Amino acid sequence: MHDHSDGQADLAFAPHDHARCAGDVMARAEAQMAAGGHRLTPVRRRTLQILLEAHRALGAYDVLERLAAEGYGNQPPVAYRALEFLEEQGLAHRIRRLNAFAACMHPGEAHAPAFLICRACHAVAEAPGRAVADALAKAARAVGFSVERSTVEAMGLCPGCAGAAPDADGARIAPLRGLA
Amino acid sequence: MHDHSDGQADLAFAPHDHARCAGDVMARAEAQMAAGGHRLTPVRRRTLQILLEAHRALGAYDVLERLAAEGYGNQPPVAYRALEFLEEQGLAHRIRRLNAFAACMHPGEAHAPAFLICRACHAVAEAPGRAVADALAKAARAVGFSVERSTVEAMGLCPGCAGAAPDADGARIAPLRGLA
DNA sequence: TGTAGGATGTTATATCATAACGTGTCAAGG
DNA sequence: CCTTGACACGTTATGATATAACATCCTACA
Repeated sequence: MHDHSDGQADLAFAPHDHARCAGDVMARAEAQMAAGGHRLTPVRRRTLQILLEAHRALGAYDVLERLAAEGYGNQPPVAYRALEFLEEQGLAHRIRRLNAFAACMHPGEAHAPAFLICRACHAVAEAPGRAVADALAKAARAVGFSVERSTVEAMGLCPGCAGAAPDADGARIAPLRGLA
Repeated sequence: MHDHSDGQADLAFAPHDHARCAGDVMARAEAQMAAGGHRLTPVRRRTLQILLEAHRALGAYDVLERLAAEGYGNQPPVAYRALEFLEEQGLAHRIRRLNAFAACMHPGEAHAPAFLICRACHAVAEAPGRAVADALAKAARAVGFSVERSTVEAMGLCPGCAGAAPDADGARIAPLRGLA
């Protein structure tokens, strides 16, 4: 359980050019750091790259394992600190349902993302969540609550798995890919 | 940290009659069990009561402690199983941000609740989340994803704390209560 | 009464996360 | 230069959350 290493769960349901999107994100991250007076240190940079390369949600210990294999520290705080930093900077997101982290695919653009998690193939997609965030803010305002940060995560079936697996729970090992 | 036992965090920001709302919920829970062919066994019933009495989010180990003190099993699975059952039946909700559980205040009514969590006093309120769920479903549908369950949680300041604590992070020990 | 399913209880362990402290690095100010 | 302060990194140790696996018991019902 809590298996973050099975399957090739993609961050987007549609196929696309990994190298390019990762490159874009890294470039924006570098720029954002320079602008904000923060430091994208080796560990932090590598952590972000790891998330981008995996291109799916990774547990902190998965990240740690990769960092350790490359000579960085091999104790949990190393990974947690880097991930926490990236999250604060809006360069990564925490997927609470999975106890995992994923690179943000749209850094810089202010956004309150909604995550779509496929229960069959474990893919995680970052959906535009502004409408959701707006609705949430409105509902909160109605009771006098002011929202600062929000977590929106949906469990369900991605387009690829919906066709083949109407099962009760994640029996598929499954392809993925299929949405246009 | 992970402190679920400090403060008097209420499930609703407005004051109300605990005993009555808890009674209502228990009654509806009983009815729902009878109707659905499920069993509200002693452990399950007591677990629900514990959540209702606490009237705030409790960690599984908090629940376990109370169960154990009353002669039920004192090992984690006892609490987790009861909580899992209650959640499946829509009688309780899991608050992922807090690694905690709270009794559902509106069992029976189909609802995809949104939770409002005050970072100052740790109160948790269950807000009507249909609009939010609708927006989420729509955003998901746009990419071919079908939502089965969703988690919507907002971090922020409740009305009571908003007035007194514009601080960066939960410095307050604070009253609560205040919204009309 | 016997048996099948499900609920409970237990042991043991897995998994996720952070507190606390020491060391190194680097840049600003003396 | 060289000190000092901030911050990142690394480590040890522990805490907190959660589940696997199996034994026991109860209950409904054939």
